[in-house]
Amino acid sequence: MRVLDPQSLGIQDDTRTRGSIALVDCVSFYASCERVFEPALDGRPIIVLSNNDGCVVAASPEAKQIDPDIMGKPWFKIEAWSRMAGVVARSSNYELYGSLSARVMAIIGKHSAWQEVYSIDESFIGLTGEGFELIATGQRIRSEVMQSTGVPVRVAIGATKTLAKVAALGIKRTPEMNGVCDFSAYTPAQQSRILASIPVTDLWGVASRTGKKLAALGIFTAKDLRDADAARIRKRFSVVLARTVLELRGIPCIELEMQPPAQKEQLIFSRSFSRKLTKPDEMAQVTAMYAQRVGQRLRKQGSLAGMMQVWAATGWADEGTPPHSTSVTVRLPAPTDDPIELARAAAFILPKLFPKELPGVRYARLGVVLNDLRPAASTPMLDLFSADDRELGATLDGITQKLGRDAIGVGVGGLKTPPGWEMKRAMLSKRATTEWDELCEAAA
DNA sequence: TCTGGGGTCCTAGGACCC
DNA sequence: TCTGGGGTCCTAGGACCC
Repeated sequence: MRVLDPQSLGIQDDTRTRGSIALVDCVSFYASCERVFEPALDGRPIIVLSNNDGCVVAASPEAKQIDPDIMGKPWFKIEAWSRMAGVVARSSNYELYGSLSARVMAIIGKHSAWQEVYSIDESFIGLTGEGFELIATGQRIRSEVMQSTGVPVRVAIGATKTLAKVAALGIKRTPEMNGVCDFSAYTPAQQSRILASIPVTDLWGVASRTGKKLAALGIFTAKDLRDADAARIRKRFSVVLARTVLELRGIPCIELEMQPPAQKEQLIFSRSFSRKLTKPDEMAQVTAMYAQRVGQRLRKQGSLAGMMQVWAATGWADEGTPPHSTSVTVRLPAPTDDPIELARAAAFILPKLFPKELPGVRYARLGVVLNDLRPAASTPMLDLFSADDRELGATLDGITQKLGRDAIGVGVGGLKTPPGWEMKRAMLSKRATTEWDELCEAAA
């Protein structure tokens, strides 16, 4: 995210910064998506589980009412009572969420010349107008998105992104707002009261670590932070937190990013294992498989990678032994998206990562990271020594797309997924928007 | 050959977000 | 307080250059 430096903030001559910023975010997005094609779920408590049906990553308001702390809880711990309480659980269905997100974002975008799609379920847009006009626009956006997609959204408005986020907190706390709130509509005294009621760690960009340090300085609420000395905050913390201070005062420091998220700057494929791994050959196979998967993502986005990193970590306090993690990064001989080159790099890293015979360390997770990415087209083929095998990646990707991920691969990465490794998605809904076979059937 | 100052590039790690 | 996977930005410090 590109950001303005507070020092350069003296004069606002960009008309955009004089308008308002609205944060449009979906209510319990994944849970709402599950409802879109299964109306019988309306009004019922729904939760959506992470990969491997591990823990709760989304919960409908009804589910949060039953257990306000349900987010993040491991499924195996809550399965029994969930079923008894009538909570409906679903495995995450990212194909469905991705396609619904695109529709929602397109509708939101029609209401403004400036839109930043911030995440799968959140978008910032620029709005002009004031007072009741803004509220009316917000309500119009809500009803249009609901009508064309079935997904409920909130519209939170403020002079800056940070204040729009504050308005979003207000909507969540106050049902009477009916899904729309404009922070600027309050008087200065009211604004101060509202900010004084918000713990500083509820703010966008302030988490528990920073919260503890702020508490030591006597800064506990959003109002305390707004009224703190920005220069001192910058010195003691960072430019990031100093920007938050100014944003709370209504001075925009965090730009609206209009460009659609271009290519990723970094790609990661990481997974926890279903059991702890201790043997070098197991680690070698995992590394090769993950390198292959991250390579597929690389080619899909049309990039070349300049660096590869492999890291591995134990659980946090794995049976008494302290948590341990290790990581090795190498620069690739030349930027590449070639599966053989990537497999070679992974194989090169491996002995450096585990120099000895994994002395009693029980690894729980491993990740392969590609860095220093650039568009494939911009890099001329200069490496005289590389064979003419540029088509290999495309060929492999074509085969895996038709026949499945395990159909073919390079080296040990080409082995079939061993039993017990497949991702668990026991409660998967239909991919109703992206697969012909899984279309919704409407009763006549 | 250890003595000043300044700059850039790279990497590791912290912190945060959804 | 540690529950899963995938990201971004910023800072400090080391290597290296003139």
